[in-house]
Amino acid sequence: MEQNQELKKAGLKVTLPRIKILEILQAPANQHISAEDVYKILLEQGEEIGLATVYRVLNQFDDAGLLDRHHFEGGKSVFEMGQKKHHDHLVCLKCGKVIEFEDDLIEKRQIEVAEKNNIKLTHHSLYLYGVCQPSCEDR
Amino acid sequence: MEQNQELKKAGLKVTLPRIKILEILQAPANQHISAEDVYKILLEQGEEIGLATVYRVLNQFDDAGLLDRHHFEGGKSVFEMGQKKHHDHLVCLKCGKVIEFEDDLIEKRQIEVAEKNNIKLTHHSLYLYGVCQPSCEDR
DNA sequence: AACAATTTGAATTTGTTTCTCAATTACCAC
DNA sequence: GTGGTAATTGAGAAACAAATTCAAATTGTT
Repeated sequence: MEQNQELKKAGLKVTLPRIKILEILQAPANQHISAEDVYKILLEQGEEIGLATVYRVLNQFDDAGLLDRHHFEGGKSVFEMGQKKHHDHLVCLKCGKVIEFEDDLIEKRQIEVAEKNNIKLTHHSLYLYGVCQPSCEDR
Repeated sequence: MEQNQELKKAGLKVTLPRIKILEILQAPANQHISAEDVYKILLEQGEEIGLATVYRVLNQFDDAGLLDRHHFEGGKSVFEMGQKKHHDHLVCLKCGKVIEFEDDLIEKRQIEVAEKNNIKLTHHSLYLYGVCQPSCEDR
């Protein structure tokens, strides 16, 4: 059980809700998923797990550093497993597609800006919003 | 009446709530203010303007392009009169101080990233979070 | 198996923002 | 100015995401 180790390492007891939610978050199709969507998938799977538990577990995973939380424009928090290297996001406003990117130049520049203003940078949030070029453009 | 012109130009009727809210937003002390805070100031001024109206008017101003709306980490929307040139924000997580900055290099780079990913960029949000260097650091 | 501590589900609560609707008000034509 | 029409308002209710409460169930450990 791959999942059990992750949970234990995070100091969390291994329970069915946590395993199921972890599995859902790890599925490649479920990058960038909301709490509500996690809950819907659990329902589809026939699991009797309450929405409150989903929120609770996602917060615990966040506290434990297992995932990243994003606030895309227009609404709810979106979660993503945080194993990967730091990156930012491009979001299509029409189809909702999310593209990850990293740009060292932007990162470096941010640090310089913070220094110049006497702020010790802890983190940042950068979202680029637009419209998919061929697909969503004319719809 | 300076305000009246702005409202009319935006296609909005000139009403007391809108004038009062516009005045509040224009005060130098009230850069980066939340709807709730606007409402509180109105109460202090003895104006009988409902919270719903505050939210409505702020949305109308936003639609009209009179102001910018920000979503700083941890909660409510924050509004700022948008006469100025585009800029992004540094936020101190301890004292809540907000510093505006602009960086052409970052701006240019964002456009390039979007192009590379076939997205027509409409706008972006960039917030740098940290701690004020001498003042808030040790508290 | 038994125990203490943690976790859960359901319902309730919070906090922000939006909606509804009757009463009021602004603006245009006369 | 006066009147009519459409926009605007305030108050309360509703919507929505998210957090909290608490008794009952489950975990990991003796």
